[in-house]
Amino acid sequence: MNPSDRHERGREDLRKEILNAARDMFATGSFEEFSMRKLASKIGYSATTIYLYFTDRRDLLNRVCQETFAELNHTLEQLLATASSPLNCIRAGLRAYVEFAVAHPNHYKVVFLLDRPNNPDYRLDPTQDPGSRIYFLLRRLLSDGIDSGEIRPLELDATAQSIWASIHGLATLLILETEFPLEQRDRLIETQTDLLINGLAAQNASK
Amino acid sequence: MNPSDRHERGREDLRKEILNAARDMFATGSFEEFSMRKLASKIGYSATTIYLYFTDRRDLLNRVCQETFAELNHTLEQLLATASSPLNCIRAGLRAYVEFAVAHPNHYKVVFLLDRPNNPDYRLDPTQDPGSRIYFLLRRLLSDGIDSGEIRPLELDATAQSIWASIHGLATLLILETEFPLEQRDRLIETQTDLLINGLAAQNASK
Amino acid sequence: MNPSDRHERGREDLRKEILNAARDMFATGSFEEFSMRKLASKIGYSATTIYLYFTDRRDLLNRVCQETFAELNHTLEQLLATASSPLNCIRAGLRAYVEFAVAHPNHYKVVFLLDRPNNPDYRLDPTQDPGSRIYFLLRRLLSDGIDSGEIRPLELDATAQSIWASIHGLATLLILETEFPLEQRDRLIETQTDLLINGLAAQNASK
Amino acid sequence: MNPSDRHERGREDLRKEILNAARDMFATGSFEEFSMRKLASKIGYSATTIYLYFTDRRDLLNRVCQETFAELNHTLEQLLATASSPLNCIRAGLRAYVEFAVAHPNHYKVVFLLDRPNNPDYRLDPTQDPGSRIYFLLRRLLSDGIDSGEIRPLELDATAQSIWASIHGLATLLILETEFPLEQRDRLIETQTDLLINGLAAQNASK
DNA sequence: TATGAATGAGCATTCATTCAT
DNA sequence: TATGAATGAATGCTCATTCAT
Repeated sequence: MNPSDRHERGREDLRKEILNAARDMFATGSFEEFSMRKLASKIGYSATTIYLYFTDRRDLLNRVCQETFAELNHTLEQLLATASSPLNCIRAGLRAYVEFAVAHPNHYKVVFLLDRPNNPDYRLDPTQDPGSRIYFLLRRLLSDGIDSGEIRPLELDATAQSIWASIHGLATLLILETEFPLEQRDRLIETQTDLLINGLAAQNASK
Repeated sequence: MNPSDRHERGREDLRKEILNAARDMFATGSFEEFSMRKLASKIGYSATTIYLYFTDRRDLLNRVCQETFAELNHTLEQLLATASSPLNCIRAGLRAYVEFAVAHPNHYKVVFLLDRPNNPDYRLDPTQDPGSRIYFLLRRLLSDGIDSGEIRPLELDATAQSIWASIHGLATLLILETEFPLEQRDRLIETQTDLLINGLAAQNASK
Repeated sequence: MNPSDRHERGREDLRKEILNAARDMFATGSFEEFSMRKLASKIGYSATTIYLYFTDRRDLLNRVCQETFAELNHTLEQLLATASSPLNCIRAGLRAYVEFAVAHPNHYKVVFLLDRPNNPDYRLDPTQDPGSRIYFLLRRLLSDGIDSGEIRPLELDATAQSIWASIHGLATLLILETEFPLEQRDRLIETQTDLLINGLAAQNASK
Repeated sequence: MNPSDRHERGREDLRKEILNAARDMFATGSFEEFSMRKLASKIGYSATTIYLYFTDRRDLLNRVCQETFAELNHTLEQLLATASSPLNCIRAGLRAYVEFAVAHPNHYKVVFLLDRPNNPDYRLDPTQDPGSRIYFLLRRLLSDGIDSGEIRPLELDATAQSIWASIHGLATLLILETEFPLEQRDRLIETQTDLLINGLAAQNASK
């Protein structure tokens, strides 16, 4: 009953705990199910306590997204470093992307499946937006691939978005769809990247 | 003023009226704006009456979605009947699917993006499940296409799922993401289907 | 526990009960202490129930005032009928006014002691405002009295307001001040009206 | 940053600082806007600290009022000292009283209009009670005036209370009633005091 | 068949206050 | 002396739902 007995942690720890719990709530329930009260009771504190760490619901939500974005961005940056050829880099990147999503489903859901447009609570620094980041990354790789002849000449913007949309669909499905008899995840990822790469690839002549 | 005067219809009629009104609310407003009370007042009946026809809110929502997705299924069936080639049929089907999702974003959300895994009680009739339907449809078309040589030999299950995942990703993005400077929807759909079709297509010989 | 067992009353009855309870709450506590929840629990109903009878807090508050105003106005109308001379009428009116206030302290407090200006919830039809009513009544009586020579020539507006203010002060004190050793109420009313009448009266005789 | 660095003052000093800040908040904002937290942050101390100097919110409010009303008492004492005649002194005192009320509406409300009867625990020190003070003051002046022949023979207690009631009514009205087209405040005060003084005055001359 | 009456749980947020340190 | 951490209770209001009729 005594709070200091229950939680002998530093201020930053509790802040983190709140953020994590909030993201989990988001990801496991739907957006509408999130509430300050449920969050509070989930971490075993009173609702009031949350307001000691975040100014209000909107602030908390923003922090959750920011944190999540940062982590996702970090992963995306690393993709770029490991490139051999543009097409190989895309292939590797798509796989890494899905694997991140599957490994961090709650992060992914918060960022991409949360009805952000309708909720003005979610308005973040656009330079942080992972949607934009991966889009520009893909766009650059496509451009390189077209230049090198690996990739057939395609409209950059729409194609980059299409690729992203496709891989996002796979990520979403692997995260949300637990009942439908999905193929082994790995095999599905393989098939999907093959399909996309093949769709991009220049028709190889005499072959 | 007398309800029996107002509505001298059979049981099935009122049920339909409720469903139609609910679909309207769903189609016009946002998902969050839907409420049993508003629905009731919209059709001029008491809130209680709705519970005579549907066990609860979720049940009603499911019926609404089922009804609406039946339209999609119907459209897809027709495509199948009128298709010239498997590949063309797939192309037309993908477009129809995305257009359906964009036209009925609330339905699409309820079926694919809202707490599916958590509430197994509230699953749609599996034979009606739009995910399953399009999967089996795709699978058949792929099989046909491979047989006819239009499509390169691919593993049927994983490929059908990949295609679906891709198009689902596009649908999701078009529904949720309103801020990112998306290409014109049409053009994006075009690009996406091209990409996928191209990925499926047999490498064309001597070309 | 069963609502229909607890309260077998008609719809209008409960409405009245709510109004009465609300006025009592207002009058006994301060304005800030009023709450929909407290009101609800006071009458033994859930908070939600109140919203079946009034659209919201503001509506309820307005009805309380309206009702109270009406009763006070009714009393004031009657004063006018019983006049002999303007000065006598004023005297009788002042007494009637205080007596109404003392007899209906809660009504009086709601109307005059409730911080209305700061609360936009209290904005009523001005023709109903008893402050205006008694003011115009007084003004007319003063005018008559000055014409007849009973009352010394005084500025009508300011004097009417002064009289009202004075008697309002007495009413307020008799209602609120229960500890201070107040003279017998009757005697105080007598003194007060004497004082005011004397202040109004023309300096008599040869002067 | 270190509190002891910030405020190296004695206990009495901080107490004063709190009172001053509270009086400021009270004087500038509305009564409803006052809160312990806001007060604390205004003076740069934690909310907890206030409770080292005042038992609770009501205690603090009482002290603020007491302090402020002491000003009124002081003003009234001075009038008494410099008065030319009892009647003049009463006139000046009435004006001073109303002007004080209008200048400190929140204080006046707390002392005279807020749940006095219900909370006997929270009464002001009776020897400080402004109601009592002005009553006894008035009583003495009346007595003097009657002795000197300026004021007609009147029952002291009831008359003192009547005068007070009248002026209290004006004060209350000026504080609460902001909508009704009140005469210019000054003029109304003038009229009111005239009326009362006239009511007190001995019937003059040959009569 | 349909309803009117009613409810409990829920929402974000603010408040005065307490307690161990 | 002063604080940081925490809380319980409260606010107006809406929701899905129930129940007796």
